Amino acid sequence: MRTAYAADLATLPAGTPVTICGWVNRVRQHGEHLVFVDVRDHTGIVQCVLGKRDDLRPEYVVQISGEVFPRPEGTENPQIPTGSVEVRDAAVTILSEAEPIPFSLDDRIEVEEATRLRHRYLDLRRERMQRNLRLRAKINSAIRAAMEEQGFVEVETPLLWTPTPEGAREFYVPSRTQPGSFYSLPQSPQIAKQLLMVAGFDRYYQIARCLRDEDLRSDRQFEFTQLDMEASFIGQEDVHRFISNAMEKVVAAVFGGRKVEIGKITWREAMGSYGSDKPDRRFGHPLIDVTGVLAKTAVRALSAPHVAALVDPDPSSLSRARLDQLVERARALGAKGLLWIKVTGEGDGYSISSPVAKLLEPAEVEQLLKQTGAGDGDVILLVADEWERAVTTLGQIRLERGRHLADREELDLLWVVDFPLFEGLDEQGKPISAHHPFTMPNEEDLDLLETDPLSVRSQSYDLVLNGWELGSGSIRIHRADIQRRVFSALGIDEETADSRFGFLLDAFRYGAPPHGGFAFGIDRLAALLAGETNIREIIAYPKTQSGVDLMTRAPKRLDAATLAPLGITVQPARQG
RNA sequence: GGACCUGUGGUGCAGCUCGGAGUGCACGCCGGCCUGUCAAGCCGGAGGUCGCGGGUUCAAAUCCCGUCAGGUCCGCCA
Repeated sequence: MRTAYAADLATLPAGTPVTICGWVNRVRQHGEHLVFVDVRDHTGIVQCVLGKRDDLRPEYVVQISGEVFPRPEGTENPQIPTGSVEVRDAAVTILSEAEPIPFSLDDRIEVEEATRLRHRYLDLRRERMQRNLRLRAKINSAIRAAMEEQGFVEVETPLLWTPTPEGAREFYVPSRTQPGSFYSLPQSPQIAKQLLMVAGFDRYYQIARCLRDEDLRSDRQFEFTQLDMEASFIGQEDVHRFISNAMEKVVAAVFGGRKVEIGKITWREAMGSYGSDKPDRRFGHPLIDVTGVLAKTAVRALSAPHVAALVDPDPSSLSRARLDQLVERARALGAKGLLWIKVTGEGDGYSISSPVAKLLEPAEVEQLLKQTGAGDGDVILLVADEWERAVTTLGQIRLERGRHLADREELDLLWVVDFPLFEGLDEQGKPISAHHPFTMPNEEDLDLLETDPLSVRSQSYDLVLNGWELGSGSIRIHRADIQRRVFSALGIDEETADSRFGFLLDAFRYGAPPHGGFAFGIDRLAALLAGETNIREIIAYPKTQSGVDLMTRAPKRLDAATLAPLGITVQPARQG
């Protein structure tokens, strides 16, 4: 049926007979005797020349037979890879006709996303989507190769799993054989993979679908895909090595030999320098701790436990009105406010303007300039508050002020390590797990579990790429006594722990190896490597922000007769 | 649960501030012309519930209220 793909034709000798199959991309009709038909397959577009023919329309599926020849001198098209050749004396067989399509498939024409999603099968014909999904397939393949090479074995785990009430909201699936009972779809294969370690698989991986019933965002869908891995008898460094190797293979597959280096900073450094646990370092301008400089300041707004400073990344855009907006923005982000200091001139000749200029001692200003390195034309932004609030507020402002300056080609990969084990307290005053309750505390901090839980560091780590959290992992608790102490710190009593995770705790009684692992989001990775800012662009059939599939119109109502065997009745109010 | 942006022939947009006949542009579609084009060109034509509902007004795409849909973000995402 087919002897070549469009992209192959440029390399064939003149006169080679070929048969290609694909879609009519465009028809250029020059009267009775000359018609150009551009035929598209997934490899590209090739021009076919034929005589009288007026029944070909865009998106018809055709089979074309003819001979490949270089184009006549002066008619080459340097804009397409096959622009030096054409198929002559082409005989066309229409395999399938097509109605006019609802939107242009030309990548240069922006089409509203809802329209694209309604006819996703057409949208996926576009070169951009073909490129993106094929890139994603390459990433999957590189990941598999890297994991296999490192001795990992792929094991599938259930989609119909058991509810685990900790963590993200879950999807539930009604059971027909046990009416009134429900499975849950896994937020991640976390517990299943830990059990594989107990089972002695030593090194497990899976490209796993995970499901979380949380609100959707540009970087979040209900269902997403992770490289999920776990290994026994290893430490944090080993996990980092496994993942670095995989990442190197991925980047090599996508960009050729490009070098991958993954930096490493502690959570505390990330928060202190970037006000975020997923810093985007590409445009510099870290936050600077100037608490010491202002310890005795007369400026009351600056007397706080912590003062964070930022030299604005783009000061020429800071009009007076814009500065006022920044103050408002800081308040909206939860800080009490923001102070700015504008610097003019260098050396001894500098002067400053600021709402608090008169209250600042010259020595304080000098120290501020010295520590921040600010000079002529710079604007220093200051947020004073509790440490975490000060740095996260200014960190968010840093992003908003500087993100547009980041190099889009750069890949800034970063391990963030030494996360706290708990992140704050819930309404009952109990600590909340920062990662999940099976995360191993830092050995040095074990004794703080009972006395000062919030300062316990954990053996967990995130991988960050250009300010996006790609994934996270940890060394797990494999000892029952430590697990009991962590549950106790979390306020989970033995009975509750048993009813929720009994099967895991049981398993750990029969010889659990030390183990740990990692999982990273392939959707986000693929989007970043494809240069997309939205993961829907690398997913074949994504859902809208309200969780609807515009093509199938799912989710749909089911009638009472369908639901009855499941033991489910739907409230009438919810049916309207 | 909340904030903001968007909704106008099949597609993309302008028109909306400051109300006056569905007005305009580009693409696509249909017909005609055209022997080297390539986002072909030229001529002609068809195609509209201005998201939906209500209000104000002599008069609403335009102003007001509500609502629906799509997006971005906050909350949420162990």
